[in-house]
Amino acid sequence: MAIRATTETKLLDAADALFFSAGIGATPIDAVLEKAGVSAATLYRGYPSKEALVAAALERRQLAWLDVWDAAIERAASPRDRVLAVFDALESFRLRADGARWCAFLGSAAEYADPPEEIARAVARDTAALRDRLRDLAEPLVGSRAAALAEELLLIVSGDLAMRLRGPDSDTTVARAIADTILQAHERAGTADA
Amino acid sequence: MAIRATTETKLLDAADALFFSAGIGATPIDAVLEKAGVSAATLYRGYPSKEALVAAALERRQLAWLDVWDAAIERAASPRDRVLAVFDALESFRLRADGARWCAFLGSAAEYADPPEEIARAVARDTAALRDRLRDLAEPLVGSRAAALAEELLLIVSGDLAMRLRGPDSDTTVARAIADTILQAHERAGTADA
DNA sequence: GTCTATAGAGAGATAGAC
DNA sequence: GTCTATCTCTCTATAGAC
Repeated sequence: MAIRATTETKLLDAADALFFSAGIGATPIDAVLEKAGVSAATLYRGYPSKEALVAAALERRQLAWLDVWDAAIERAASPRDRVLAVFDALESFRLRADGARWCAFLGSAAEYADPPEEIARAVARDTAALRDRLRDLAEPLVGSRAAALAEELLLIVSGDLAMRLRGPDSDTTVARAIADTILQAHERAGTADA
Repeated sequence: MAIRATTETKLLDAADALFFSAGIGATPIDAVLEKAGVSAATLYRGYPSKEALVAAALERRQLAWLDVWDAAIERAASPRDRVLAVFDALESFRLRADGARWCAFLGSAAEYADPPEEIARAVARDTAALRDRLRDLAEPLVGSRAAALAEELLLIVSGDLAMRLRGPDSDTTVARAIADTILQAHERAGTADA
């Protein structure tokens, strides 16, 4: 990577702020360069293409998201709250200064009918992380039903994110209510199994 | 509208197929023209801009969606199944030849940080139709809880659609399972109220 | 009512100087 | 390691002929 670390940070900051709020296709690379205060030649020394910059911004963003999620999990008192912590994390992450308009990962997936390899990988990683972590968090609570519960929670999380496209005044209240209900149902059913 | 009806149909067919699968930004107007077998001058005689064509395609698509949904509701035997019919309709609509990659309305909302008036209206209409109809369908089943249930179902529907971005092998099974559970919960709670 | 041809703007990426 | 300047391509929309 023939590019200075401080320059790279400036590029990724600008890329993150513009691509995931205004949209990738809607953001010319020039806008990123101007916001970062970096020239085109420098960008293309570090990244082979616009898509590579998008992928790098997605990777950095996922690390940040997992940190926020981890912190929310640590604040949770019970196994049940640890499962629901994903909604606290969603709320925190949305309120950050660099919060995307809805979801950087789903948004990137939506922009490409046939996504560039690197971007497809970043989105797949996000999905896998959500799925796997939700399953691990659910396991102490509902045992063998953890995978099924995780799949349902993944859909609810994605639904909460998608709802941000339908109106600006959406928080996690509705998603949390649904999650609460299905959690109860799985807990009950798990007890019945045993 | 100084444009022939058959020509307009060809334009809207092409617009629908390309915009809502490949993406609006990713589809040059030339691609629509070529697929429709229509020239640029003709398009711009009927529509003032690309966005106007998008909006017209969205409007036509919503009528088609509501027809499919209506048919699914009519096939349903019980008030409960009438609520759940939205998932049958989602499945039918997805399997149509001109099915979008995920959702034409959410996809259009996602592509614009600040959407053109006409497109914002079309998306808002889709959201309102979903919300209002779900509430009306829920009312016979859960009475005063209908609005709350409808809001939850709207999130689940949106989540089902968003999940199509995370992987190609998604059907409505998970969404239906969640809906089934929250429906039961609201029915029980409604009985407890009375 | 529809076409061909093109204007004019803006995009992504590169060459060569410092 | 970064910059200025620019090349080349593609896009939306329009002018004028038939």
